[in-house]
Amino acid sequence: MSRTAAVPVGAARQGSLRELNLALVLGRIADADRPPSRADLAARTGLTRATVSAVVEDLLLGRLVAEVEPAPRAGAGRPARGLVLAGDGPAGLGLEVNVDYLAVCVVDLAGRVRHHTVERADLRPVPPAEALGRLAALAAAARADAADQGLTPAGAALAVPGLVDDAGLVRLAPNLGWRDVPVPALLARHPALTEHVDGVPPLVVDNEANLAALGELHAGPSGAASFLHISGEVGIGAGIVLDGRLFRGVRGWSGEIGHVPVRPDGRPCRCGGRGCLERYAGQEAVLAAAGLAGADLPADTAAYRLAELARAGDAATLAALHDAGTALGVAVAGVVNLLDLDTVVLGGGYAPLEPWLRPPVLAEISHRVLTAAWSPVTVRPATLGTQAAAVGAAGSVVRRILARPGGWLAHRS
Amino acid sequence: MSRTAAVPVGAARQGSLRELNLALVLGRIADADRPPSRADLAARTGLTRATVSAVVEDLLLGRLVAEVEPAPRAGAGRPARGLVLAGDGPAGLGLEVNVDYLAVCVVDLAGRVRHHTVERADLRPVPPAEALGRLAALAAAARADAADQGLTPAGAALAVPGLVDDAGLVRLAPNLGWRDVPVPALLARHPALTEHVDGVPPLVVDNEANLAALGELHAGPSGAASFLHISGEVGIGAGIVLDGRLFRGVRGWSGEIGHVPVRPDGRPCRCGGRGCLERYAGQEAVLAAAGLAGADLPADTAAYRLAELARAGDAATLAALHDAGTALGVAVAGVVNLLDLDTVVLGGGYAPLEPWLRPPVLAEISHRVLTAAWSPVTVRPATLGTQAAAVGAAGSVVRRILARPGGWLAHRS
DNA sequence: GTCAAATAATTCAACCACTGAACAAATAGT
DNA sequence: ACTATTTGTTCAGTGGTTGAATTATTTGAC
Repeated sequence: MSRTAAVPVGAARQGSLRELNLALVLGRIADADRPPSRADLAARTGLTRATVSAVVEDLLLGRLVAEVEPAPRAGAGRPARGLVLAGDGPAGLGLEVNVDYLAVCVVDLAGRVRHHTVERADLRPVPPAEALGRLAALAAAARADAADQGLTPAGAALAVPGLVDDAGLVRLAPNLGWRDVPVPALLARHPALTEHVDGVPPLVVDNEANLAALGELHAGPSGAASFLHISGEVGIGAGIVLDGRLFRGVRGWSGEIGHVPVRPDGRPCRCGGRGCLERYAGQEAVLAAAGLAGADLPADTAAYRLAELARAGDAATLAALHDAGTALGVAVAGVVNLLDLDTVVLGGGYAPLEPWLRPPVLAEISHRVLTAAWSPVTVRPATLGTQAAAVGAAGSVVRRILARPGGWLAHRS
Repeated sequence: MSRTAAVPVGAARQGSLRELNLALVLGRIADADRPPSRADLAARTGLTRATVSAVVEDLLLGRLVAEVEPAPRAGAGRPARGLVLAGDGPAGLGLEVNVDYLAVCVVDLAGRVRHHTVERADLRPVPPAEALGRLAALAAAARADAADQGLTPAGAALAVPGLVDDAGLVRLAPNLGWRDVPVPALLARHPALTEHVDGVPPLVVDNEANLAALGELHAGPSGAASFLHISGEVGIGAGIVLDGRLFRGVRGWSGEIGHVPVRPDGRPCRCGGRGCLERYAGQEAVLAAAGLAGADLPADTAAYRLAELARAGDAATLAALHDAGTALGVAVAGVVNLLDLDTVVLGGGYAPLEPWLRPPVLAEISHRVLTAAWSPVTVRPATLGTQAAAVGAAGSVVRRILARPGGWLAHRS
């Protein structure tokens, strides 16, 4: 988990200045919609052209950026040399363990997915050590593929559908049946996940919903940098992104929206409370209400089955989705009132169901959110599919390098 | 509203280095439990003693810190000269308009309240311009008093029980009867609130609950730097403090916990929704349930009256408080599940009622919060009294100077 | 009473990184 | 070919940190 602020609150030594400016320039290159020239960067950052040149020199040497052919420009003057994020520099390795699949992917600095593997398997009966072993094998293959493409894997992040510790201990992953699983220790034997690069931890473990939100952050339309991302799976998790940064809570356990009460005296929940959202908008509840209780569908196809039925006009399914959307809307309205967010993303299993969920969610928001009159809340489906968490995990590694390029550069000198 | 991050994401020029270290050293002086020496600061910040000396020199010249007699120390060696925040430097002016009082206070760099005035008056029938005029008169007196004590008022913050714009426009303050009141424009004629100091805006307007949370942040026990502060007044507002920083939401309208649904099909609320927390734990609801519906008590004495009755064992009051606490607990459980906070502070009118509210709130939390088993949630009363918002407002000005001393120093050179 | 040990704070040359201005490079238009 | 224009680099100047040496001020031992 990223405990580091954008700027460490330590001593500002001389080198900090360069480190700050490396991150600044690199960030502008990443954000730009077309390859900027050094002069563009100088104008946009406020640095002098001389400084930008020196900084870019470092970035080029460290293979973080590359020069491209200048975009033909009207008017006189020496043609600019465009700068882009390197396609052959460091890359992030993203891993995911979920109820019925393992996934691994590699994302480069520019956010492109350069490798992607999914292995379907019911992992509930598999012991954690074995599941992680299989994952490590996939990771080794992914590293090799990345290396073939000229990329240097610089760190990995693992998404787990459960509560994760600072140290990577999985305290509880109910749907997977895991409890107190020391993931880093179990993966320590696998070299694919322990190679260390300065400035980037070899492996971080985090909640699936958190990483899916991060995936959405840099896959989704840029601009909306504050949103609530809801992953509707067997359980319901949420990732909260504020100003382009994931909010993790005091211990990293934020986002348990599935247990927000929506009917305080309602159905009992396995968490011990009553009337939790999960009991009204979780997969089991929706399937039961739609009359598919015994179907025992794999978790990630259930949503598509529901969407099919809804498209066909099945009354029970439509009613079930309406009720789930209303429950979701009640919880979301509370969140929006509390946090003042302007965008809600329906992700995971909710994404294909968005056409039927959005109207009741919006209805609840518009009734219940005090400030909805001044500025409306957008509800939209996630742009990434089921692999949002793995891609988000890989992206989190990449983001870390972009945010603090100093470590990577020091490592390569 | 503080839009600026701790470190602006602009170009890191040469001067930025000094600015960063000024803030770093000043922060350590502020946090220390006893006056640190330059050598202590060097050890704690990682800077060299030479740099610390130079930085401290600047701070002394700018009247931000002062030297004090060394604390007698065992062992040999030249005695250290202790450094403390100056008691005669800049100060923050805190203002509050509420339903039945106006308040003004002055807080110095060390957080001490150096001036404090409250003017009781029912402000609902008073036009905003007149209310603000009276406030400005109090502010002028406070400035004069501060100047007599050697302080330089360096900026002001105003707390309002309502939704405030980035520009200081009060969009809606329902209990005060304000709507679209352009506070800065109305106060522009009053010199006490428009004198400008570099790096500190002359007047910021913010929500009362937000500023009360900030007040609690630096009055409360240090260490708990992430908490939810709930101001139970006529309405119910919350301030969310994360890692020592107030979280304001996308538009600065976070904290509307009063309209979080706790009984989705319950009592209609004036916000247009149903079953909002305010209808179950707001002052009116509690007074009605306790049988004091018509009493028409001033808002800030209602809580004390209820506490009296509860202490005397009045059955209706005890039941009313239990029910309010349960509703509050439902809402708070949702918030804690979502944000993973470990501390909840009962402030405003809830503070004196804490003995009766805490048990039901804790009961709901322990039932409903998934992670409560691993790490308990603390529920405690606010340490600041009814003046939390005014003190917090003044404190926010001071914090801004401490966080970016560069502006103040430039202004004084 | 004097001297050694210890700790605090300052001084100073060296160095790092940014600035501003001058200059070299490369193109379009006339 | 020549000028205008824009890009990118070079270089002396400067602000700020570093590290080591120096000065300052105390305690404790002989």
